[in-house]
Amino acid sequence: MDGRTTRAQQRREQRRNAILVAAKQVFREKGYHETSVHDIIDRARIARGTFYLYFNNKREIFTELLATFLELIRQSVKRISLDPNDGPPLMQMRANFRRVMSAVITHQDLASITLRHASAVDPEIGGQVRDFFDQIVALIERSMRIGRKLGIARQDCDEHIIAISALGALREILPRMIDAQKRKDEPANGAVPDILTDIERLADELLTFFVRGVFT
Amino acid sequence: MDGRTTRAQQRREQRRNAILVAAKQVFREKGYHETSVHDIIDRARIARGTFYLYFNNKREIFTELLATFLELIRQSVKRISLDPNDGPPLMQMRANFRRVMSAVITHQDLASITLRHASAVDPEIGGQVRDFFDQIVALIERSMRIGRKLGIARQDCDEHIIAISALGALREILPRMIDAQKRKDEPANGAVPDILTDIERLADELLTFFVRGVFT
Amino acid sequence: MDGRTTRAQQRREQRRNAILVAAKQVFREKGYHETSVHDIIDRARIARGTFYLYFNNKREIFTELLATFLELIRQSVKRISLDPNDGPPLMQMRANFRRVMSAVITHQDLASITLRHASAVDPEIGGQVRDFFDQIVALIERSMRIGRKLGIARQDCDEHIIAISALGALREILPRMIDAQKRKDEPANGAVPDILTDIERLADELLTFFVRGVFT
Amino acid sequence: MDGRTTRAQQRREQRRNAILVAAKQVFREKGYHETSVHDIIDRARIARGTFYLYFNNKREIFTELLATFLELIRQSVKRISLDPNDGPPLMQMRANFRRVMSAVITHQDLASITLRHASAVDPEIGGQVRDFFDQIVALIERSMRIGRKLGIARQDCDEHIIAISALGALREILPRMIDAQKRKDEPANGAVPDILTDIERLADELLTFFVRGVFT
DNA sequence: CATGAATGAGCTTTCATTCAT
DNA sequence: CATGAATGAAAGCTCATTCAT
Repeated sequence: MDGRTTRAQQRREQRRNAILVAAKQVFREKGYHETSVHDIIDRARIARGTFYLYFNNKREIFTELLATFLELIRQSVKRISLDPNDGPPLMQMRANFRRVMSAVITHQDLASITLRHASAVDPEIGGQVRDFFDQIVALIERSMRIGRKLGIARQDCDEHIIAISALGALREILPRMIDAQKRKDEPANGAVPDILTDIERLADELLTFFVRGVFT
Repeated sequence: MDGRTTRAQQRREQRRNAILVAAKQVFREKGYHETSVHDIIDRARIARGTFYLYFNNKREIFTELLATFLELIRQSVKRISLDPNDGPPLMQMRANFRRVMSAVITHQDLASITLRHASAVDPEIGGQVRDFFDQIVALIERSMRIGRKLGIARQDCDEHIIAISALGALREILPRMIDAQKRKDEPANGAVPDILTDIERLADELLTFFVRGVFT
Repeated sequence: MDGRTTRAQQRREQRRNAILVAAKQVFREKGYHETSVHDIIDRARIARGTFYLYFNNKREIFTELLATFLELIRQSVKRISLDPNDGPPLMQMRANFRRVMSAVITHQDLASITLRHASAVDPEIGGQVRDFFDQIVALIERSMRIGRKLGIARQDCDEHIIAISALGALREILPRMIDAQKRKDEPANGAVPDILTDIERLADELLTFFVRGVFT
Repeated sequence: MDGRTTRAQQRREQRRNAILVAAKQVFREKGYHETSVHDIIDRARIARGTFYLYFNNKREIFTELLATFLELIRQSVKRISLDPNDGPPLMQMRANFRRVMSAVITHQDLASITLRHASAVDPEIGGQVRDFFDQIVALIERSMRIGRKLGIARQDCDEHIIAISALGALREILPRMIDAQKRKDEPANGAVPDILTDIERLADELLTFFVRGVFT
């Protein structure tokens, strides 16, 4: 009895997952508004009613995907620690870049959905996304203040603006990484600037730019 | 006869403009998909049919607003010139920042629409926006190459990544400038980090960050 | 201008009415739940959207028809007056019967909808119908009390029960009148007890039964 | 072997009954259309599929409940007999009233379903209910004719109309009896006209009204 | 030119019923 | 026998677009 129940629950979980995967793909390709429930069930090869067995509506499945990705990013970004065991702050920052980039490459669909489509689903979701990135800004700001106290960072800079800029740089790079990765996987679409598929170099480049600017 | 035609055309132009203004406001407030043609004609105080006399469809009026803003930005961004009469390259860059920021503040609705909503209208418009920003990236990249040739910029940096980052920083700051400006105009919504409403300081801050990074 | 507007409003009114007529017929034939908006627009020969231009939903058009009929009945039923100019109470009662029956025959569709289908649309509408009939019961009860005071009616009767019974008798007869009338209009469905199509006789019969019972 | 079969059949019968009981309650509370199969299986604490093991569909379980009640009423109403052993006709009539009222009070759910909801399930069931009540009308009509032959009843009355009226009175009173009974069982809902819970008085009142009318 | 009533494709969602386990 | 996941027909409703006046 327990075995049967367990197996049933597993099947349920699998089904649910299959729908999530299908939705993830379609949302990525067409965006939220151009995607209809019809598209999702078509891809998932399930009946209309089955969809509503697992999700209350289209918005809900989208927010679930969104939440999944935001959580991934949340776990990728770690506060800069002053404990010497955690290595130098700049290396910690680099590791943050690296982890975020990894997460984005590993979860391209989710990342694409979040970075490209989520803000425009509706005002509420847009607000949630904004809040999330505001938290990231606050995190970077905090690191900047620490850096300043330690005498590492310039005393005359405005941490808020720099934090925003750093986030912006990342947000601009990430979708291009996804594109580059995709074009690499399916060639024939022209040359790919290969730095965009090389997380290590990218993280270095970004860190150097962040720290030293473009000046000689 | 000619005078009559001219006057008629002026009236036509005015009407058309009034609709554009109305649409601009509504799109900014609600985004593309949450805005219905009803919202637009309501604000413009015209009849349903009149709308379609001036625009073929909802998408078209949106793309026109989008195009207007992209053109504004295009004209704000000038190529870095090596002619000594045009001043030092860094000052030219600063002037570019300044002009873009000015355009955004002067045309908050258009800017908001472009920066926040345009990418998610549909895949095609999303592509157009991407293409536009890719051109900007190419422009910055070119400046970077010049800077490198002149020995101003680091030899070891990847111009593409830096160009993307610079654009990203700007794209992240601009919408926050709009918000700050709005909150300044309608206070009572809490304190506003006033640097976000001060174009001069912002341009300086951004330029310094861009050139020297955060390091001491 | 005014003429044009007026004509337009007239057309609007006509359209609205045409839809009401169509709905009235379909509701009568199939009842509320078996009737779909599709059925109504089919009969009215209008498009789906047009329906929603005039009514917010299916329920609303039903309640409007219901309200129309309840109002008709409300106006048919007059309080028993003691003013000698208004004639003897019993004749006033007979007139009430007559007017209600007339209204039902004149508005067979509305009557059918109300008497047969309204109670079961949903709990709320069911409650409204019940309230309406409770008011009628209260009205009859009041007449009974007057009759008792005047010494016309038995002292030992329970007005409430008698009022309910009188209403019930009427509610049972009215739908059969409609059926009879219909079968009379479209013969070939067998003989029709012709008393059910003769309002005068019916009112008399009912009044006599009400007043004297069946006893010799 | 036989014992096993019998026990199995008993279990089957019990299950079936439990479902009927559950359906009876829900149908009474929500009416036919507002009740979903989900509501029924929820109350019966069985699985979806189990329901269809015992009944072919939702309509069938409703019609079974309806038929049960109609049969109860059929058995409550006995033809007026002229055999002196069966007592005077009027007393037989009174007994009929009494038995019907008893059945209604004893089977409030079934009665409620039949009297309030059955007519509006669909045209066919509506027709069945009508046919049933037409049979009752015919029965009363017959009694009236007997009464007339015996010289008990007025010669000038129309039995059909009187039969309809008598039925109507009863149909109007019965649901109010159920309400009164319910409010009595769960007080706090305001005073209850207690005659509606007293079958004896009600039967008397109705009979007196029926026989002698309201006149002094 | 301007109007706004009319259109109908297409959306989301529900729910009675089936069927593999 | 019992289960409950799966089904898909069909419902109500919206809204961008058209067109007669």
